Amino acid sequence: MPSTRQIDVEEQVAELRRGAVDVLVESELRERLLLGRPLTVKVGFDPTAPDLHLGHTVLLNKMRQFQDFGHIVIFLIGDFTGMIGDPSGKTATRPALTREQIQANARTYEKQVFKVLDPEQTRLDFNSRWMTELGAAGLVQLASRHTVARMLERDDFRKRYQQGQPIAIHEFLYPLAQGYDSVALKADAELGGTDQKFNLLVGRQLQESYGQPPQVVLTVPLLEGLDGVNKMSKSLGNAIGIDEAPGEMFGKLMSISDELMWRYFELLSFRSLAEIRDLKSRVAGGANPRDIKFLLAREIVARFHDEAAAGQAQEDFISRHRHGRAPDRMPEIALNCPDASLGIGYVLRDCGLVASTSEAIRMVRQGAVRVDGDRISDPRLALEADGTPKTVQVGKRRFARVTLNATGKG
RNA sequence: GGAGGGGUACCCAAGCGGUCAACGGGGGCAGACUGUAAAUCUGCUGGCUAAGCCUUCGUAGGUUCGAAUCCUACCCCCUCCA
Repeated sequence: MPSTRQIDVEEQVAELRRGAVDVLVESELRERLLLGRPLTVKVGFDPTAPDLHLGHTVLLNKMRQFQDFGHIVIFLIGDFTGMIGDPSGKTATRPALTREQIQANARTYEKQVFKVLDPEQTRLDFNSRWMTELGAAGLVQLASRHTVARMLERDDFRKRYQQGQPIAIHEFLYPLAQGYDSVALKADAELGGTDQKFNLLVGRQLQESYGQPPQVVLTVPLLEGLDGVNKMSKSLGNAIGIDEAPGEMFGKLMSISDELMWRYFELLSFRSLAEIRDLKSRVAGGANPRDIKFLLAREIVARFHDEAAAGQAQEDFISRHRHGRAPDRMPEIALNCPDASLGIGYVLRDCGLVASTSEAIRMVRQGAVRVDGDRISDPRLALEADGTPKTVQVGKRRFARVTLNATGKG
């Protein structure tokens, strides 16, 4: 008869496997779980970019899952490895951040990350703690435990080597240092994106070399951005930041394609796979995909804000789009103008709806500008400074409520 | 140490004395269409109280009536040989 603990373990394995790309090695994961103690789960983060978006939360969700099963997650800030920069072929060593900068970034992480993680079961750590102690001699020691041939197994190293592209020596230190982190922490498992697979495996190898049982490696997929093609990334402009306003977040989620919606359900939603299957069959049966997308957007916004904000965001969205109306809440702006009226170009620019008067004029010419719901076509139009609020709109999304006050000339 | 290639707008990439605010592509924005989308088609994509003017082609000078295009110096990136 299986003990209750064994049943427990099977459940855990099934849940932890969900959404993962690789679990190396699953049988080892099972064995560790059978030990019945909380596992030490290590996840590394870059010290320079504490600006998280939904793509990062795929990993955070997985971390949270471990926590829900009672395991300890080490949120490791790679302040030492950050100096190297994960090799991409174009990296040079990066200047070390100051202690203050690192602390500030760590605080930003904490603020964002605990929307998903359980602070009680999260340990924040920095790998400079042991890496600086290692010293030059220790580094040589460390480097002696790995071979060039194995380094060249890494995809980008191999390609660059074959193509005669330069590979700087220090780039080899990144996987080594990251792997040594696992040794220092005696990690039971390390999680990361699929792009981290090689580095995570180096950790296994190094741990064995240092006489430790090798960590279980679990990788999660990289989330596609709003374009559905590239990975989500702030610099590509296809990301949803986790501290974005509810309305922004909701709107962006609603703008993804129907196909991408299912990917987001899979990786971001906490709904069960069975529920998601059911939603799919409803769409196949003729349900409006938009309504299903509402469920997704609502769940995500509620996670990073709250249920009320999510509901409000949805209502705003519906009233704005379905009824073609302006949202209930929009920026209220008062402008002072010396004359009795102000040209539309200046109004748009001063409201921040466009970046320049030139752009404002372009927008008007393209028929993108409405004042109190009426489309205007003359870039020379001036609005009366009559002290009454007017709703100004550029395109479908940019709104402002503007009041023009004539200040006179004294 | 030697040889060569290159730095152009958000990105890639043409241009190589005027017709260049700078071809083309990507991205972005807008319009049409829609389900809010996606796909598609079309347009826009330096700034300016604008039929004109002002700043942009690594940086600083120079030649010229006129330069992104020619010259000089400097900075930076890349490749090959050693």
